[in-house]
Amino acid sequence: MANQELIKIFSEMATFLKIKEVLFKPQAYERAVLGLEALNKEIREIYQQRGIEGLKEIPGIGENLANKIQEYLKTGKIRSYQKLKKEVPINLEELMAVEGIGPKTIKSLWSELKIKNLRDLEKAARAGKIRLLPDFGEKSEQNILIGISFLKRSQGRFLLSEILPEIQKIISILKKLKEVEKVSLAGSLRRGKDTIGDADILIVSQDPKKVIKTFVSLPGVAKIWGQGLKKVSIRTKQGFDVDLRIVTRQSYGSAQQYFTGSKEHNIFLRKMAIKKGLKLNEYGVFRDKKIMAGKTESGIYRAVDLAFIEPELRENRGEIEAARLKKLPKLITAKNIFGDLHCHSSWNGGQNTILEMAKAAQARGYHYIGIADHTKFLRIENGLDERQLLRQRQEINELNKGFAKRSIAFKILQGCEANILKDGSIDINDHALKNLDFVIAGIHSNMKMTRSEMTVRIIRAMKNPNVDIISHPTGRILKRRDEFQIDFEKILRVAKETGTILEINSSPSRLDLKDFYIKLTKEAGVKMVINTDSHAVNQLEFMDYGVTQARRGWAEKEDIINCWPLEKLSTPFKD
DNA sequence: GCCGTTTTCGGCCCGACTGTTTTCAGTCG
Repeated sequence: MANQELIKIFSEMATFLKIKEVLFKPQAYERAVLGLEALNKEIREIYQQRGIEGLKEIPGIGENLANKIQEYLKTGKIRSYQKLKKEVPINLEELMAVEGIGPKTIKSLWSELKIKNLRDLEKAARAGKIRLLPDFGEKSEQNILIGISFLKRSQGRFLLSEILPEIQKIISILKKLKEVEKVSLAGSLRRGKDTIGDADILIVSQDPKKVIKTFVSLPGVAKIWGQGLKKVSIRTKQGFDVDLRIVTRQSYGSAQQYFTGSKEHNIFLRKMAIKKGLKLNEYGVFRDKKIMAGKTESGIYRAVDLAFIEPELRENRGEIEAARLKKLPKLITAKNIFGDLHCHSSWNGGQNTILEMAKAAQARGYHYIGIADHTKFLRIENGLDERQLLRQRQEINELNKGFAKRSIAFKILQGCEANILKDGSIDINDHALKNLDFVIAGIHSNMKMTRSEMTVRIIRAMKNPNVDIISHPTGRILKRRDEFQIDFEKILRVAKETGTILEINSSPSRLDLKDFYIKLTKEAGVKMVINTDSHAVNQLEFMDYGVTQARRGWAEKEDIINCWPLEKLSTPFKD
């Protein structure tokens, strides 16, 4: 998608310009990136319909950048970007990914030690060369090594959100071929994992040659790893691999089951089959040589006396036992969601007004939206103070009156995303918090604390009678930052006591709580809420990622408060 | 390079934290 590619190019150009110490232009490129991220349309479409003028209406895009976008759409390249890359031959993507490293650090590492990529960086750090540079010391060298080790752990993995939309596009093209009878996702993508190694697609077709030919000649294909009649592997221009497998109609179900995994789930399942005198493989369930099942996935599970297990549960975390006992959860679905309780507006960091956000929520069929803007500690996001919250209340009251007048069954709730300060106190006074419909509190500073300090800090926040929800409770950023150390069991005990709700943040790079913690939370009887943390109307779509994560954590609609109707919603809120 | 109820030229989100230093630069949100 051109949007994503342009976002990447402009962000890199911003960094290149910072390295070159160009003033102000970097910020302009960064603002353009914000504008592109908030776009809910294909930029190619905007350009085709309205040309340069259409591009210039995007916030942050003026004459110059509009021309660059045009150049990219026409030629696939931007000359000034190529020129920057030539002048500064550094792998920015790799180096910027290391936490704590920014443009200035990259510049001095490059000029002093000729460091161009992650490998050079690691070598220099291990050799103790970095600590000798001016403005560096042992600690910064150590932090670089820690950052690299984190990156290595997430190496080669992509966010679900980076891959899923691209694969859905491929699938919709394949589906249109008359030679294609059936298409399915498989692998970790189908299980909805937060990060994905490579994508798997299954196809039933009587004419594989034609299907394969179409697949390998898609415009997004960068490289073909291998190509047979049953399997093709390619790498996309975005850098991830896709395996396409062609299977027969008779073994479609067993292939789906086999290739969806997880490996651990399948091993357990095969052992079960053996105990029943059956053999399970990618072609079907067999008793001796007789095929017992294979066409459908549910048939496979039935053949081994199990209820159908949803792909998101197949991680060998007790789902097979639950299926045997008919005690599988009735997983939440996107349709169960009635509203989104963590949305930002143009009152602070958001791109859209409260009304625009509310209308977008209505378009999704929601009954309510919670505006939860940042509060004053976060100056960068224009965090609101007590007085501004009051003024915002007035605006929300007016908007709600407007809906009531026009008999629109929809309500805007006023919340805030307050900050849990270092000592666990909240950056807004209790009186102002009381005036809100609900209060989210989250950690946005001092993330490097010991496990016990951090636990105490969050517990103190939960004990504040005005705090209803803890946002992104573990602070992880996928592929960038580990979760902070907390005693999660202890936090669950206090959450249960205080009736505090834990957030499942749907932002694709957070997905925090993660699946494992969601399951623990459910088992502890603590309620959750699935929020998008949207900073623009198009981000309301992130809800699907949060729901998938919740499903992976065995959540049912009773566990998630924004599956509840508005009338019931005030009950979980403390004041 | 963008943008305008402070401006078509002259401004450009800012405070906390970290690690290096003895007063500050770089990074992060």
